[in-house]
Amino acid sequence: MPESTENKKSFKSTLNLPKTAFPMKANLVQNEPATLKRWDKLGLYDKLRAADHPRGPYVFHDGPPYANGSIHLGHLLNKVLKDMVVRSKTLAGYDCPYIPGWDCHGLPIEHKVMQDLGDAAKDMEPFQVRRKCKTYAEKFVKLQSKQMQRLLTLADYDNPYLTMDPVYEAAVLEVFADLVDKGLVYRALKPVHWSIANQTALADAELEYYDREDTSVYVLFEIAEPSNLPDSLKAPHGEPIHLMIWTTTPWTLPANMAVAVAYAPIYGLYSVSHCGQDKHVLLAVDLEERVFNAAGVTNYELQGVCAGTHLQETHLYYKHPFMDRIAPVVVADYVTLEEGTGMVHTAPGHGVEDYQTGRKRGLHFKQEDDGSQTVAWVRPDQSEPVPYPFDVYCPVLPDGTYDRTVPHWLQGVGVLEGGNERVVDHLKETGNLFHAELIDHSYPHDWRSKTPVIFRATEQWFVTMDFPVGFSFFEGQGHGDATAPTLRQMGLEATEKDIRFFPEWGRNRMRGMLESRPDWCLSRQRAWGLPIPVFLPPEGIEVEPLYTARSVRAVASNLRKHGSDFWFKATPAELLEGYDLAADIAEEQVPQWLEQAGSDAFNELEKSHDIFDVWFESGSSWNAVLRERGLGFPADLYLEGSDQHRGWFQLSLLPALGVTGQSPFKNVLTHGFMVDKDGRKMSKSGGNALEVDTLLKDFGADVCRWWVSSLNPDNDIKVDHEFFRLAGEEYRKVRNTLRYLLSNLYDFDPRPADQSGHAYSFTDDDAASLDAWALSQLDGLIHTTTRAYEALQFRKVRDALFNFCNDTMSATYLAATKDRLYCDAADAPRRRRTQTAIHRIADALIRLVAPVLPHTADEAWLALHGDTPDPISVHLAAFPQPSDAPVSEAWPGVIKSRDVWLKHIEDARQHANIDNPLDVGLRVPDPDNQLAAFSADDLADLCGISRLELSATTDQLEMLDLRDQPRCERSWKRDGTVQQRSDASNLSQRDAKALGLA
RNA sequence: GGGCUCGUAGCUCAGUUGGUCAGAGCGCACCGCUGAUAACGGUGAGGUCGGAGGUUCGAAUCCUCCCGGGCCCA
Repeated sequence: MPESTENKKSFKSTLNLPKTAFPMKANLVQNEPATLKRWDKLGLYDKLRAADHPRGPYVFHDGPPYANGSIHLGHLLNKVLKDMVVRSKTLAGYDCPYIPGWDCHGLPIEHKVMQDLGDAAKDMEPFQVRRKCKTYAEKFVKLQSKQMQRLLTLADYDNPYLTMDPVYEAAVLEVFADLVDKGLVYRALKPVHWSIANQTALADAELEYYDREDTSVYVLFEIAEPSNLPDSLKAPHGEPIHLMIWTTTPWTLPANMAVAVAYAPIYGLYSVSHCGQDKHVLLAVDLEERVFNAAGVTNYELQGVCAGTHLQETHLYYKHPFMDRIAPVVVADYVTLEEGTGMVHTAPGHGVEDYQTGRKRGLHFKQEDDGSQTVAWVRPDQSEPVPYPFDVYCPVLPDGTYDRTVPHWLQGVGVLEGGNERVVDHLKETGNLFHAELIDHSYPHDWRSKTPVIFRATEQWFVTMDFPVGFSFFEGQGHGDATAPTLRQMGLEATEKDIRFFPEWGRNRMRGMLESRPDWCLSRQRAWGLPIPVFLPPEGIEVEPLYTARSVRAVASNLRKHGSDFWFKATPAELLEGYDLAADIAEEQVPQWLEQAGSDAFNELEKSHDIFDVWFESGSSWNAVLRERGLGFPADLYLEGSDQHRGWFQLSLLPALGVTGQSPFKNVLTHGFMVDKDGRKMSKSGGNALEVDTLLKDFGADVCRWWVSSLNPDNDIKVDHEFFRLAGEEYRKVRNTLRYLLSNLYDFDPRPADQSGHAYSFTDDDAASLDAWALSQLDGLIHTTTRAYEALQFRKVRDALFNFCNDTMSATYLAATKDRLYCDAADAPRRRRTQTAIHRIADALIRLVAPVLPHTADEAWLALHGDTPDPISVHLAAFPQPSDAPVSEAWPGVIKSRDVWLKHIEDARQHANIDNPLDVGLRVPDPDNQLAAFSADDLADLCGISRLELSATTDQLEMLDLRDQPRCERSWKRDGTVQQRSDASNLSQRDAKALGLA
């Protein structure tokens, strides 16, 4: 063995080489579950609640994910962001509870349960189906809870909120009661998909689309007052003029209330020869060829044209072909020229768009003196409010037959069983049928009976956007302040003034949605949900149902005790136990008939079969969780994906404003959606979805969390397995920096000297030391990160942490100080000073990184402070304070110069063919003695070279080739003090001293 | 089709009110160290700032249009 190698070995044992039990390899997949167990055993969440919180409460409110399926990447992002908020607020000194919640009711679960039950469901009572749904929801709450905990989120998983809990349900009903009290709830007809076979409303998820053959018809509606037609149409005087509409559902014609036209396109008046008669018909010019070709009309002539909007402006009315009614032509923005005639038959009782046109234009009946009807409407140039409630006409009964409001030849006919034919035949007889043909089209069918469904207007419950809050109509009488702001106005005002949005454009989005949203339909005709606590009058009494604030609160209080299944099992009298009917009568809140019948008539009431829209339940969580549990209201922060501007945010804002006048949140933070690495939407069917479980198994939670912290969550987030691998490498860099810090503290006692420890006291004399510089950098890091945490800018936190570990520590400070840590005598003041700084840095870094890497931080905390540190977990600690150790103002200049020096050394070494930087010295010009305060050894160490000389006489950087100078066998430096020592080895002065040889 | 929004080096992102703003980190290439070693250090290459017009003495930054994504509606 060569001599030099022997020497190496012998001196290696004399060095203070780093040592630590904190492993380089994280082994997160095994170790994170152990950390979870440790936290659990410690009762960490409860300890946090019991701890001191110098800055008081910070109210964060978790939005409830749907209790269905495994968590996906969106949950990972959302929950990790939330956890970083909660942990950083906690370390910043706030009391920040995290109550996780789940949305448990609703169609997806009911749908799945019904599918699993199959035909068995037909014989089951609603509460039996509900029991199955509950079991199903519980299963997924449990599963998701476990998965979310595995992400190292620290929340009150023992006491989550579930929207199906009786207490939660009662609190939702109390919100409803308050809205009733404010006059914001009304009942009206609205078209829904209706299954004739099962006589029930269907949700979109319960529809299946099949092709079906139907008769499509071109129908002529005669203009009532041709003189009102725009002159440009050049309508012949004294002759009947017809609008031509097209529909694939002739059975809906009795409910026709208007014809909708497009705004700008050109309509033409044609004279045609049809069935041996000359006629004048109006339709869109672009569609003339297609329409006349279909009808086999070859002989037609354009007489004049006008724009769609002119037809509305001239207040055109037409005669219904078989109902005793005239109805208007209106403009609607969804009318296209892709098919039909450009004139759209509008039956608000039978179509969603038709319904909206009806609402927007305020279509309603006016009974004329002669018994005929006029469909009146609110013209754009009129300021009349839309009638309330909106009057939808729907002549179709639940069993799919026409009622008695239609002509006798249609009464009792099933709309899909003869309805179409009778209508078509009648049109033909009266000459109003221009053309009929069979078409194949995709048509919705009931998923269970496989029969075609219809749109049918049914009674639904709404929250009004446009009535003054606190103003109500009851039995024709207005009560309260008619000048109070509406819910829409309150929402817009809160959006403008009371809420901060992160990112700021959330405000625009919320504003736009509030401006345009229709009234909120609260009711669903399903089983798995919270019943709408309304009682319908006994059959035959055509009057108001019973729903007052008092009656709703009485039901709420009873459901609070028994759960919402009670609604399905109990009698109305039992449900209304405790209801003060007399008080309501005194305030004239109760329908006349009930006032006369009294409480003895309760059991004649019929319980409503409707349940609440699940959004109403989750939208009441500010009451059911924050106020119910005394957590504080309003919340400081709601944090969800940007889809929730329309969802949870808006639908929490509205009820809270209605009930309390306040927004339920002061700040709203939204994040974007996951897309694949090409920016495309993630989908299971697209095969580009990543499983959370896979990521956890491959990388561990802390790596996933590091990835989250590296994102700009405002925008779409590209995801790829590869990105997590890169995050893993960055994680290792941070971990290794921590490890190296820890490993140089193995012989360091952080207590001060007077407690027999090694801590160094910094004074002004140390201002030019490397350690003072490092501590000043740490102060900067503390400032940057705590402010970024405060502003919820986790990406900024990550950047600062990573640069500090990578650049400030690893490449600069630790590279420069390793020589003294290894080679100085263990107790040398210079080494102890550096260890003091390193200890402070390690401690601070662990605290600062804890919200992002909770497991790794806690692991390092134990490694730094021993097995029983105080506090026992870093998560019970506080963010560090700046040390404000004295530091030379010249340091930034030195660090800048260092780059220049390094570059010079690199170039010169290449030129001189020198491999090892320790074979190099540097002469630095310092004409004004700017650098005199700095130790030349510190400066040399900063460059990783053996020696640095300051020269007042040169003006150029000069690399010194030291290869011919003796090399210290212990430190490998050629620092100019190396000589043969008493043991025959070549050592520098410092190393000789460390070994007691000088 | 409408509302909101995004498009800067291979990747993730910074770029305040238009004028050293063309940057950082990762990755990559090359080199060094071998006493942080499945670690560590140094140097370097890479972009006509989605495209086209326009405003301006001057635009990644303002306006218009177009292309391509995303969320929410229709």
